[in-house]
Amino acid sequence: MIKNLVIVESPAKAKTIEGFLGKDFTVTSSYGHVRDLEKKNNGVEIDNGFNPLYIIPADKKAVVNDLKKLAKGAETVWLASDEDREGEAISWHLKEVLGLNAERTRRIVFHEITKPAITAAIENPRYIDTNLVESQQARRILDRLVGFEISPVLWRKVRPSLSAGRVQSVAVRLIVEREREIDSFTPESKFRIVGIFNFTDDDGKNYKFKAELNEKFDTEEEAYKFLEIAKDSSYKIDSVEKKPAKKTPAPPFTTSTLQQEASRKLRYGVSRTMLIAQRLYESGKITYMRTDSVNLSDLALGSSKNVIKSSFGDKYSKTRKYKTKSANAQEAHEAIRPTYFEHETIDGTPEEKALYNLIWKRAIASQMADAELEKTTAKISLSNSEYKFTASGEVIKFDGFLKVYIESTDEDDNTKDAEGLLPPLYNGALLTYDNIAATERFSRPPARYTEAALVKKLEEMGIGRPSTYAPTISTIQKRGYAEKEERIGKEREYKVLVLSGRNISGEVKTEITGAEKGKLYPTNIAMLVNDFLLKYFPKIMDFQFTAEVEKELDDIARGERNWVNMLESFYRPFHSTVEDTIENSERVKGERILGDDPKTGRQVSVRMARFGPVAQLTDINDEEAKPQFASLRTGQKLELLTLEEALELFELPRTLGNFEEKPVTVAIGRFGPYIKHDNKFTSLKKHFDPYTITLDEAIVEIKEKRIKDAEKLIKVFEENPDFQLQNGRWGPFLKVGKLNFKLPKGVNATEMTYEDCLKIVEESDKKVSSGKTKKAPAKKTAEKKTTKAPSAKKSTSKKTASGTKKTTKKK
DNA sequence: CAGTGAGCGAGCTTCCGCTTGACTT
Repeated sequence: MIKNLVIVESPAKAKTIEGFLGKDFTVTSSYGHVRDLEKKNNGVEIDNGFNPLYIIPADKKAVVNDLKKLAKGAETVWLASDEDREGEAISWHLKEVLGLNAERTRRIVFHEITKPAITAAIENPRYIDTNLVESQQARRILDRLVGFEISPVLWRKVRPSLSAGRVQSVAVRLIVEREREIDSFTPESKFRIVGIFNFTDDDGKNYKFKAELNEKFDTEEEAYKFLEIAKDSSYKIDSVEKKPAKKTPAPPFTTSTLQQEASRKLRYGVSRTMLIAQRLYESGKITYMRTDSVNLSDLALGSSKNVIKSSFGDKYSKTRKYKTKSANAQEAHEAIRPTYFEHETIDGTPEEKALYNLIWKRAIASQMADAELEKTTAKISLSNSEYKFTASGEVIKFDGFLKVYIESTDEDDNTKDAEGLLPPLYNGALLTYDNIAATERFSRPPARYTEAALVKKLEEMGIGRPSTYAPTISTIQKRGYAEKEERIGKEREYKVLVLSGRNISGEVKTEITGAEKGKLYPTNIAMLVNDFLLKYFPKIMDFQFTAEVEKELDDIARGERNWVNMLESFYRPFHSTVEDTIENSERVKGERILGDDPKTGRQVSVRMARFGPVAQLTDINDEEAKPQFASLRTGQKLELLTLEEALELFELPRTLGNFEEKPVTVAIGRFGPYIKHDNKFTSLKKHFDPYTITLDEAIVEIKEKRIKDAEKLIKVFEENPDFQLQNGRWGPFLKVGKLNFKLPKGVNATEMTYEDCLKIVEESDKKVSSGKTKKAPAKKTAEKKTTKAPSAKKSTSKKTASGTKKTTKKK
């Protein structure tokens, strides 16, 4: 018989807490929420006071059954989910599902997983806060209604399977609007003047240092004119000013700042960061990783102080308490920190080590002293100009927290030079120039979002929660609204004028501009959906919408507002907008007519078709004539494509001629330009242009590919030519039709028999079918159908092996 | 994996926030 059953949300937390509590306590976990709205009828009886219809999701049934058993035999059940809206609701759902009565139930909360905090919580139990639960319920229902009423409108008016929601639609809006800012941006150039000066001190020692003019010039002529003046000028130090400055460490990590720094310093995407953090948490190395709090427990403050003092000395320690800035923070946990500050490094995979190291440094630095600097600014005057040069230098007098950690920023600032030490300049010192350069610099458009930068923006706006940042970013990519892409930049010329000695010389240099890596690009469908939603659902798309909802939810949580009332006043006008939109809005095509094809006179247009954006040639005079289509290439935008670009799309595929009595054609596919011959594909190497490659060149490529393919093939079995042993990227493997099979370790592929292969297929099939759950494959087939409707049909009827797999699993 | 771009109109898709595995390539 269990005396006390404590239920928390996470199993890792349960393990830790069990250690703090005595023998009389059994600690277990609910794995988050145990109930959710059913999907049927949106899970809400709207005309029955928004009565929610809750079910236990299939993947939670086992958990709930276990909890029921444990609870039945327990004297007292302690509901210890987080102290926020969601946590309160979890406790309430548990109470309902487990049939707990008030007498033997206690609700407790703690903000940190430390022994004193847990003991204090046990000593101060309270009741479930009904207002808070209702606030969560209102949040849940509102999100369901928004998502499940707008998404079907998109299916009808734009394309099936699309989605909309309070959080994701705003995230997409941010990406779309940023892209349009970039598209409409015209860079302006200015000439920046930087001089290298010579200074000789009293001992005759020579120094060179850099200084920048306090003026930039719009044109090359003006820059040249200035250099002419500079040539005949003498230079003198006008003033030297020294100012103390200090730098303060950043607070310890929250989910969002961890994601940002891991993105900048380690180049991890947000879901990768969270996956690694989860492993660190589960192995007890860090505190909880989904948090919006920057607070550290007293225990953490104490132990970090000890570590800092013993490693760096007393003067490096400074205890700091941080306050959360983000408006929406619920602060149910501590900041993300090492569980044991004494462990500067840990065992684990390289990425676990790297992320832990980042967390350790950031948390330690947050409890360290300010860095003290001295900034020096020297002004240099010209004898025959009003302009002045400025040189600045920075010296660290005391490094403080900089000893362990420097925060990065998103702006990769290459316009600013690293400020170092200046020579011992003094007022009135005379200088000569080594050279003075006028360099043309272009203004830059706003930067595209990285995943982490988008999370930061959403957090600032109070949209989304730590547990949903990474999933939201994945969702908008899965739905095809955004793509994380690497794009190569374009070359751009810029001018440099250099005054050296008595001579001014000019030069044209090139730089790469617009190169992007791992940034989020909106797709064409995202732009269409965004504009549609902005037009018909401006309220949902408003950046303030979530903030307003939050205010009302807070009122409900304080008992100052009725939750049904709140939903009524939101839903009624919202729902009539939905109906009105279904009734009155046009189907979204994104069609633009670009002009006429000069060769044939046919009309050139672009639009969104079923399989994506296309350009179209239409004979307007002949309705019978079939229009000709060409897909837009990656990166081309429906809303920006020009007539010339559209016409170029129709130049492919090109038929080059015949080889071995079969036509050779060139086109651009999903993986770039390719040659097609005899139903075989050969990717074009980079130095070939699909528009200019000749038949002879193509034939060479085809032959080369044949040799490579022959090397790839180890053996074809006579018994069944579908069975082939091939050399792949990861060594030999068995290919049967379209399916690939791994070979058992240590087998020599060349000696394998047909029977060996059959065995592999049979065994692997058995493994696959028995190991899988019922739901996963069903989901997979659905996905395949939507992305590739025509080919999927073909394969299900032909592929016997996979066909039987599917049917047996569905049962 | 790289042919489509539309028609007999089946049945499906979708939200946000809590939490972990169990999957494949």
